[in-house]
Amino acid sequence: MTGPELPPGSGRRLTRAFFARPPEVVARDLLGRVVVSGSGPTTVAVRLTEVEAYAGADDPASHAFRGSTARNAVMFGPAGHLYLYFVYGMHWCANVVTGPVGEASAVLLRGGEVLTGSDLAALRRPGVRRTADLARGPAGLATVLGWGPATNGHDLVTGEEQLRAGRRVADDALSTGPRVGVSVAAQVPWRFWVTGAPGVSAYRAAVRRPRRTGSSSMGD
DNA sequence: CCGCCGATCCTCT
DNA sequence: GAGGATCGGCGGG
Repeated sequence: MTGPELPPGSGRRLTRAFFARPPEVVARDLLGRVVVSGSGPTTVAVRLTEVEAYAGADDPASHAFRGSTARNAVMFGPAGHLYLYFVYGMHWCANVVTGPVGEASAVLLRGGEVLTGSDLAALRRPGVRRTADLARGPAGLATVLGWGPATNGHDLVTGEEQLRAGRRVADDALSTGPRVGVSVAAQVPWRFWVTGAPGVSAYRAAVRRPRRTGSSSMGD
């Protein structure tokens, strides 16, 4: 009768102060925490197992590196808000804004383990066979949660979408390494993941492949 | 398991 | 006009 509920032990909601710290500190501390979207029968809860930190103006790999634009405006606002961006013409990915207002640092939510609402999660991810893969990768995680353009700017501290305390991961249970898919500052080890956990994606270095030559002026 | 590759369109230069 | 904080299918070892 009742829909899915919050998993036992999901704990208190994380506070503004939690997010208002440096991105690499927040990132590491987010592992094992629980993202919740929806309510009642539409509840989906995911335990975070992979995240990535991005600094603001000092980080060439950050979307905020070249200053404020229409797309990244949320990054320059208060910590604890969601920054959703559209990439490769088809995927939405979710960040949590960190640090003080104006710094524009953030943490990309890269993967997790579905704790609640796996039926709905599977509906949102047709074609995914293994339950452990439902929230694997930043686009998959956002999709499972039902997040998209309408979610951009949402406040995790006061809104319906939430981040709950869950259980912090011990130092000896996590790994760190270079960030996935970035073509600059790739050596910065700001990717954090729970070693061997579901939802952790394989490392992929950024690759620039030659684009098909335009066929506009030549006969087809 | 691993690596290559296309899809697809928004964003900023 | 180029390139992107990706994904999943396919083919080879």
